[in-house]
Amino acid sequence: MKVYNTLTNRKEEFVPIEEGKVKMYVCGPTVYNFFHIGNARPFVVFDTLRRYFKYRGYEVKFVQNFTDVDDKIINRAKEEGITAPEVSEKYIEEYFKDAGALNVIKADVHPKVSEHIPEIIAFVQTLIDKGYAYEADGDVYYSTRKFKEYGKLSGQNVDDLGSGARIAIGEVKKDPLDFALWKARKEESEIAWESPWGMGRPGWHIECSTMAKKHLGETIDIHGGGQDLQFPHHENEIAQSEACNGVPFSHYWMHNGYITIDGEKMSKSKGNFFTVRDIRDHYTGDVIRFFLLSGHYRSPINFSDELMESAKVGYDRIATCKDTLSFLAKNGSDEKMADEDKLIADFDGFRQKFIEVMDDDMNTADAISTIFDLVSAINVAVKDGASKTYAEAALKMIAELTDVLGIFQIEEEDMIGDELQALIDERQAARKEKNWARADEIRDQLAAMGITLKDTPQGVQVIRN
RNA sequence: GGUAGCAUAGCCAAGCGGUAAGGCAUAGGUCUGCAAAACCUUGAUCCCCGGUUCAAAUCCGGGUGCUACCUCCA
Repeated sequence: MKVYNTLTNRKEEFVPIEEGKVKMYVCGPTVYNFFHIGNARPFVVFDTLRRYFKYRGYEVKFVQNFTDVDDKIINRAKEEGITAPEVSEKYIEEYFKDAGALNVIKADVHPKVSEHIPEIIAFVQTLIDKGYAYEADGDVYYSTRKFKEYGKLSGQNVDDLGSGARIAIGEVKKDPLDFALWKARKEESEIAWESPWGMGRPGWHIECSTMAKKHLGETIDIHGGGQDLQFPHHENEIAQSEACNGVPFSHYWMHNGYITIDGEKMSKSKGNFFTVRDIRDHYTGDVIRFFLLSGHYRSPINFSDELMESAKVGYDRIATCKDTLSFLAKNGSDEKMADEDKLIADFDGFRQKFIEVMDDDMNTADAISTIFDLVSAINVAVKDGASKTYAEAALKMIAELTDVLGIFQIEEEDMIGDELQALIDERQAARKEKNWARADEIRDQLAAMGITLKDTPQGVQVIRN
C-alpha cells in the first residue's frame, strides 16, 4: 500500500516497523464542546484507514487521545459554573455518541491528558536534562533552535519563522520560537498539578508526545491529524519526541484536508461551523460519513445543504440496492439465470479494483465509484431476474466493501407487525380486485408512517425510511 | 514576507504521459394499474500562454484566479 507522507511530500510504499502490525496515533478532540463536521473528518478518515489495514490483514493498534486539560475547557467551566473535569467528562461522553453515529470504532486506547501528568512531567524533565528545555518563572519552554531538524515536517525553516511578524515575543521566553511545555498556574482556581517547577499544567504539544510514547512506543508507524495541526503542533511533537528519545518519532505523517463553508475554512475560531450533532437532525451518521469519504482525504471539501442532499441521494442508491438484495435473498427465485455463476465470479474484479484504489493512498472517492459500478452490475442482474443465490452472493460482496468504508451500520432487522401485515394483505386484495383507490389509500397511509411499499415481481417489498 | 496546495462537464469528483471513471442534476424512452426502484439513451478536449515528447488534463517554464498554514483550531 502507498500512503502520502507529509514528511517527505510524496507517496511512499507503506512498510511497517513490525511486519503485519501498524501503530497509529491520531490527535483527538479537545473536549469542551460537541465536535463539528471539520473535527469529524480526521475521525472518519483515520477510522477508515484503520479498517482498511485490518481488511488487508494487519493487526492495528490505534490510539486517539482526549485533550481534557486546556484553556478552552477552563473557560467553558467558568461559563457553565462547573469544574473543568465535569466539562471534559460531559463532552467525552458526547464525543462517543456522535462518533458512534458516524460508525467510528473506539480506539484501542483513548488516553486522557489528566491521567498522564507524571509521565508528562518526566518527559519535560528529560528535555531539560538534555538541554532542550529551560524553566522560567514556573513555565518550562522548549528551545526550538536547539533541535536542528525543526521545520522538517512543515517545510519551514526557523529563520523564516523568526521573521514572521505574527509570533508574539513572550516576556520570559528566550526566543520567540520557543513554545511552552509546562505552564505555571495563574489563578488559584485553575486546575493544576504539583511539579518540580511549581503548580501548573502541561502545554498542548507535550501531551501527544508523551501519550504516543507510553501507549505505542518511541517510534510509531503513522501519526495522523488535520492539516492545520501540521504546524506547529506536529512539528513540535517531533521536536519533543526526537530530542527526548533520540529516535525517529513517526515513519509516516498523514494529514487530512479541511472542510470549507462557502470556500472558506470552517473552524471554531471563525464561528462558521456546524456540529455533527446539529447535522444529525437532518442526515444520518452514515450519510455524513459517506459525504466525508466521497472526496480524497487530502483534498478540501466544501460543506453545504445542497452537497449533503446530493450525497444522500447517491447514498440511497447503494442503500436501495442492498434493500432489494435482502428482499430477494428471502423472496427471490430458486432458479438460476443462465450466466449467473459467471456474474458471481466477476464480483472478484470489483474487489480487486477496490483494493487497487485503496492501496493508492486510500482513494475513497474511487473506492466509492467502484461500489457504484458494482451496484450497477447488480441492478442489471436483478432486472434480468437473478436468483436467490445471486442475491445472497451480491449482498455479501457489497457488504464486504461498504464495511471497509464503514458506511453502513449494522441495523436490527425490522419485524413486520401483525397490524402492518394486515394492511399490506388488504391492499394486495384490493389490487387484485383492481380497487386502486383503496390500494393507494393504504399505500399513502403507510407512507405517512414512513413506510414505502414497492410492488415487485417477487411480491411487496417493505422499506422503512 | 515565508511555506504548501488547488483550478476537470450545470454541481460534486477521480484520473497525474497514451487521446476524459463515478455520483447528483437535466432531457427522452422502457417497465409499472398508478407509483417506487431499476434499466437504456443524453453531456467536457481538462483556467490561459509557451515548451519537452511520436504522444500531455497529466512533465517543465511563465501568467491569472482561489485556498490554507506561519496565532487556539481537525
